[in-house]
Amino acid sequence: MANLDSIFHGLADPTRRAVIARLAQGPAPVSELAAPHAMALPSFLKHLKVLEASGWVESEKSGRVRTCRLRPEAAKTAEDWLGRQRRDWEARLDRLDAFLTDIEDERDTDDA
Amino acid sequence: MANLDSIFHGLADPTRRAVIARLAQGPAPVSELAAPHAMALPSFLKHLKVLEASGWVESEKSGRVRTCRLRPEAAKTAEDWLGRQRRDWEARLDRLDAFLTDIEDERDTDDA
DNA sequence: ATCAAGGTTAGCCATGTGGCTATCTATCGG
DNA sequence: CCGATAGATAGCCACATGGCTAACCTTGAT
Repeated sequence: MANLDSIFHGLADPTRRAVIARLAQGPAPVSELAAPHAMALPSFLKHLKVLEASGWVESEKSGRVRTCRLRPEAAKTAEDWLGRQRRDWEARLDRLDAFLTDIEDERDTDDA
Repeated sequence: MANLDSIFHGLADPTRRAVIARLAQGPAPVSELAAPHAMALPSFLKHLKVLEASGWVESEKSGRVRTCRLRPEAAKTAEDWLGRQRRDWEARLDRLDAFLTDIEDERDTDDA
């Protein structure tokens, strides 16, 4: 696994997001993952290493083929963090709303 | 707004995530945002610019104070992408499950 | 035993990132 | 008007990132 820094860093590149999207459909060998990307293999392998280091991907080699698969825990970690912020944000809007309603109520009370 | 690259890049740093978490509680001026972070103001301002460029934060200056607020659309964009991958992933597991069940059924049929 | 396929490693290069200091501008309070 | 406050700009530096080529190592097929 890894920390939020590397998990989000993993997502901050279109090549790496494409790999994740591909692996969400199921495991694949390195060469198949690399095929759609117009870059030399070593360059692509760096991206793959970033994804492994950040916990997005795990792989094992059998024979000369390395098969990669997605680790959804990474996605969960990312979604959890985002969800937490969203909850805070919405709670704040609720409080703001309650506050504004209170003001309104007080004005009504004054009026009465 | 901005693209996924910059949105996720914005999240790939603890200082910037802390700013986002703080702003989820409500708007704040630059100096208040900077206070918890042990770094010089110009360094902090760079992070803030990254967040503005990526669409996470918007700000306006009145007098000598710049007030920053969160733009939740950025969070939505990020969550949407992650959610899409998760849906694909789960759909794939469902298909896999159905496939395995089919195998099982065929074996049962053979047995009968 | 060889050759091709599938990665892997090493090393180079340009650019980006994240930190700093020093300096500057613009506002607010008195 | 003067000093203090809030932030902005410029420029420097070290290291990370993302690309490349060239050479290498295993494994599989013939």
